[in-house]
Parts: sequence; C-alpha cells; structure tokens
Amino acid sequence: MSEETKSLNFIEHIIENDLKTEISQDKLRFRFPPEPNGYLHIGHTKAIGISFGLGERYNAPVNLRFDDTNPAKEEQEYVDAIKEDVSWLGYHWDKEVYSSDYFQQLFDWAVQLIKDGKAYVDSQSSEAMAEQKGTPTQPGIDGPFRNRTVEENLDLFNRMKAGEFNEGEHILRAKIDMQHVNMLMRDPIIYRILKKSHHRTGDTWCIYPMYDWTHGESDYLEQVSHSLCSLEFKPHRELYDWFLDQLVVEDQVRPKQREFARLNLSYTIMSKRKLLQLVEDGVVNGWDDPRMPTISGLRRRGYTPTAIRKFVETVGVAKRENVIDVSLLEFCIREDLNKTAPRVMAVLDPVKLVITNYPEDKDEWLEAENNQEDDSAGFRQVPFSRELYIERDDFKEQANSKYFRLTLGKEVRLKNAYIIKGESVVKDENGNITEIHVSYDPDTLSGSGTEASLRKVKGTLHWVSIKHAVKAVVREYDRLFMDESPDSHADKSFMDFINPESLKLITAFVEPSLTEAKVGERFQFQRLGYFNVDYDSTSENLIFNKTVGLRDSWAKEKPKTEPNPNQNQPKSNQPQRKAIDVIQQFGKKYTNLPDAKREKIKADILELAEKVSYDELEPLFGTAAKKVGTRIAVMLTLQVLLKNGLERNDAINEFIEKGLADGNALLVAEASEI
RNA sequence: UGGCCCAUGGUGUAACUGGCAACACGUUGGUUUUUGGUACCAAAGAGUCUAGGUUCGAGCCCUAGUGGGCCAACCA
Repeated sequence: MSEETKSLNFIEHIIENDLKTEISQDKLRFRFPPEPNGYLHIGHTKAIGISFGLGERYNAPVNLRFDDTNPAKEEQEYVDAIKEDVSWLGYHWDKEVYSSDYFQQLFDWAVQLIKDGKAYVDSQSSEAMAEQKGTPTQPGIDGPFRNRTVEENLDLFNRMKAGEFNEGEHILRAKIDMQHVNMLMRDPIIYRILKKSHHRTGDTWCIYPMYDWTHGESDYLEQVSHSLCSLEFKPHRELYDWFLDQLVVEDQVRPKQREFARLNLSYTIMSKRKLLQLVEDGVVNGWDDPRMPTISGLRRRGYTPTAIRKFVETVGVAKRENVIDVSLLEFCIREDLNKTAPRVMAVLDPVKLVITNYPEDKDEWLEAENNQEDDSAGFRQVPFSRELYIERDDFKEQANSKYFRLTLGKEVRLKNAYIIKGESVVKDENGNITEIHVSYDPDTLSGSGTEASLRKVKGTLHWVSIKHAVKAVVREYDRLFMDESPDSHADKSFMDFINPESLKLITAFVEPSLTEAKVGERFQFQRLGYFNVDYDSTSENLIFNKTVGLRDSWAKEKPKTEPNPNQNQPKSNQPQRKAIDVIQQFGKKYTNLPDAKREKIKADILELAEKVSYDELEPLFGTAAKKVGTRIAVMLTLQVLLKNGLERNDAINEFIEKGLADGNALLVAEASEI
C-alpha cells in the first residue's frame, strides 16, 4: 500500500500506528464473526466492509467465523445464507471457521482456569446471582459458592460436561471481582448447561461457552490481530483482555478489540430479532423480500454488490452514533445502474394512443440504442405501429408551458420514433379519456437525419406498440415503515409504523424484447426507473421488481407530492446577517491568517464597523481571553466607533487596558492604536 | 447515584505532528440532452455543544459543565 490520497479512518490510523510500533504487516489478520441466527442485513455490510476492506487494503487474510455458541438460536440455513451473501458482495475469506471448532480447547482452558483458582462453579438460581451482581451504581457481593475448592470445582465442572445436571443447576464463572465498576467483570459466566443439539457438534456437548469466553480466545487461536466490532461491545473489552491475560504466551499475536459505531439507516430497522418478527408475522414474504434491509432482500430488489460496497465506503467509519439517510443508498444504486443497465420501454399506467394518419396495417421495426452511457451496448429493434400505449401521466388536454408532455395541438417526440401532435381525445360516459388521437410527421423519424427529424420539441415520451406489447407484472415497493426511526420510540412499537401500502402490484406493458430477459437481469425502464427480473418470473409470466425510481425533478413541481419530510427548508438566500455577527466570524480566524489576507479582513472589519452600534458591541467586551481573534475584531470596531464620536466609558477603558496587557502582539498593536 | 464512549453544515465522513474547516449525499439555479435521467457549471448551507484554560495561534491539548449513547441476559 503506497501513499493514499484518501484520508484514513480511525481504525486505519490505529493499524498504521501498530505497524510502526509493534506488528509487521504479514501478521495482520482480521475476521468477520456473525452469529448464524438470522440473515445478514445492510448494517452487517459495514462490518463486512471494514474487516474485508482492511484485508484487501493490507493484503491480509480475513476469516469468516460463525460464532455458534448458542444452539438454541442457530441454524444451518443461516450459515448457508451468510456465506452466499458475503460471496455475493464479492469478498473472499481465508478460512471458514466456527467457534464450535474450538469447544474442546475452550473446555481445556476453562479447566486450567479452575486449576489456577480463577474460575468456580456456582450453583445458585439466576435470580440469586442477579441479586448479588449489584447495579451499575452499586457494587456486587460475593456469592456463597465463590470459594469452593479447586477439586470440588473440577469435579462439578466435569460432571456438568458429562450431562449429570439439568439446565440451570450449575454454571461456571470466572473469579474476578464482584465489586468491579464494570459489571461485566463481576464474575462473568463462562459456561452454561444447554441440553440442545448443536447444528454442527450435535449432542457431543451439553455445556456451551458464553460469548465473552469464546470470542477473544477464538481470535487468539486464529491469530487475528485486530478484532473489530461495534460500539456496544466496548465494555466487553476489559473482559476480553482479562481472559487473554490468562493464556497468551509470548511470540504469539495478541488480538486487539476495537469498536466502531454501527450503521443505522433511516426508515428501517436493523435488529435481527425484529426482522425475524416481520418474517414470522407475514408482514413480508421472507427474509429476501425486496422490502427487507437484508442483503438478500436488496439483492432481490435489484441492488448490485458494487452499489452496496460503494455505499459502505461512502458512509465512513467513526465512533459517533449516526443515521444514514436512505437517499444515499439510492444514489449509490442509481449511479451504478445508470452506467450498466440497458434501457427499454415499458408503460406502467397505459392509455391508448392512435396515430390517425399512420397506415392501419403497417409495422415498422425501429432502431433503439440500448444504453447511451455505454458505447458497447449496441442497438435493438422495437416495433412501431398505429396504436400505442403511453403513460396516462404523459397527456393533458391543456397544460401550462411548464408541462413538456403531450397536449392538444402541441408536438412531442415518441422516443426512437416520430414527432406527433395531439389532435383530439375520446372519452367514456364518465369523462375518462379512453383514446388520444394524434397525427405524426413521417419525415421526423429518429436517426433519419432529415431536417424535420432534427426539429427540437420540448418533450420525449416512451411508448409500446399495443399489437406487440407483452404483459408483465411490476412489483413496486415503497418504504416499509412510515417513520424515520421506527424502533426508537419508547411508547410505540416499530410494528405501529408499518406502511400498509409498501407493495403495489401493477400490470404493465413492456416491449417484446423483454421476453428474453433472464432472472436477475436489470433494466432501466426509460423515464421511470430501474427494474429487475424477479426469480418468480417466467417467459410466459414476466415479473419485475422496481429497484428505485429515476431522480425526478419534475415530481417536485407537482403540488400534490408531499415534501420530503427530512429535508428542511432551504434558508433564505441572503439572510442579511448583522454586521456585528460577520465581524465576530472574521475575528474568529483572524490570528491564523497569512498577513496579506489578514490585512484584507481587517479592512473589511473596519468597513463593517461603521454599521455597528455600541449596544451591539458592548457584550463582546467580556469575550474569553482565549478568543484573541474576536477580541481583536472588537478592538478594531471600537476604534471606528470612537473615531465616529463615541464617548469613552469604564467598560471601554477596561477592555482597552486588558488588550494592552495581553500577550498577543496583534491585540496589543490594535489596542495601542486607540 | 457509578464507569466508559461520543459531540464539526439538513445527513455522513475528513482536516496527518495545533496553522485559511474539506469531500460526498441532499437542496437551489443554470448549460447540454430524442429519458423532466445522465453529464457539466455554479450557488446556498457549519466556524466545530457551552464556559474557562494553555498557546503567537485551538475543531485538534487541559479542566469543568451540558447533551446523547452504552453497561445489571445461563444472548451475541
């Protein structure tokens, strides 16, 4: 890795620093350690992106480790799904490993802990233990079994392993300090009895290690150098280190846990438990429902690995709580699809258009460019005839000059075809438009190069030939939740914010080339958005998912669309700030400026000072001593005011005195001017 | 009546050993355009939570406060 133009995030700074002081690059190793108890979601892509991204950056191996220490919640299905998702994102792990691979080693180490007098078997109820544990503000107390002999502990622990006891009868705890300020250090549990079959080890074990006892030791066994996790594990770090202290030997890499803020996305939830509830309650149709924030959901929705990786890269890494606006995710997928998706024509809300002067029995196959952003994409043929579908939205009987689409008496172009002119409408008895009659100019065919074809018209419409059109189902998705932060309301459940109209089924008409479309293929329906072929789709029954709409600056013109709620009013363009405020702002950076620029700022201040009243200035006499720049600006302003005839008073004199006595030469200079 | 972490435009992230607060999204205007898309140009928007301190100079260092988050599962 040579010089980077991009700045480093705080984790990269830590690693760069470690590289300088304590570890060589070939010892760098990372891991991504999901628990296989659910599907991966967009939040996980951040963790994945950090660890695998570091692996790519430093050419270091990254393990995919399944943290499977709780057989009650974990399943093979999730293991498979996680592997598929990580691969799909384009990351390559070094080893596929499981915490359960280390059960024997973990057990042996626990025995050692007992022998060292650092672990004991506790035989109380969980309630009793919770009682003794204290609270964050009150220390805990020692329990009655804390001082069992090594022999007794060993015997009990072995019998726990042998299956002699029921769940809950005994547990093994580390013997640390029940009075510790960190509650995790108050004799944490390291083994519990769980008479459950494990998805990998079956019934070999009936005692299972806890997270804290497993994680750092697994990192150590794999020689992970930097163990990155989210912020809520910060308090665990002390315990992580304590456990490591018990077994680390020299010349082995000692893993470091470091924590970053997890990703939150507006208008969605990120908790596996809650996501599971959406699946189980039938709110969505499975973990890969295109409305889900899961990786598999995004994949089915039409997102690309490129877009997701770009997104993760863009949101950055820090320790500050954050909520990323979905618009950034949408930007990332549009950016990718704009470059790669072939353009086609589809009409989602059809109205019939008849070209009255076009021969009834004529068909034409017109040339259409597949993707103007990609020269290699080539061309295809689309059929044209007398009767077409266009979007209902694209016609108005009359409209103002801001409407660029079809109206009576005005011309628009049909994409890849002719220029037409609105002539008349046919309505049913309720006044609904059933047909639009137009005439076309035969000399205006796209690409024909004739003078007429080069004529500028304001609008271009997409269309499909009714005779040739293919019916397709389009699934249009809206956000699943109507609240920006559905699971952060104390008084309401996230289920209260479910959007009942998050899925809309549309019968659309698409150009015939789409019968060839394969599952997963992505297209831009021109002027509408990006769509992909769902895996429920067949060539007889085409089904598309709407990935995301095109950016639509026209929609904002229309009054009925609600304003984006999380966008605030642009502040009035020239707020006309008060002179004193501007002076204060100038002052702030005054002392740090190069001479030339400082002179200019000084001149500006002196000019602005003409507009300042004494009442505005006086409060600033109390400016903190450290804000030298502001005090200089105030001094300059004062000079002007005095010159303009302001009477001196005690406050002014005192302020000048203090200026003269200051250590800053610039301030002293301006004070002496008076 | 605790401990730890965090605080920079609307959002997110930068600013290396203190030295003219930058980039992206979003917003607004314009140019181009056979997609009201894309591309391009431009603009507005923060003086860095507050109060003190150190310093010639603080977003960055120190102190105190305020606000937010995390910590009391035989979950991870």
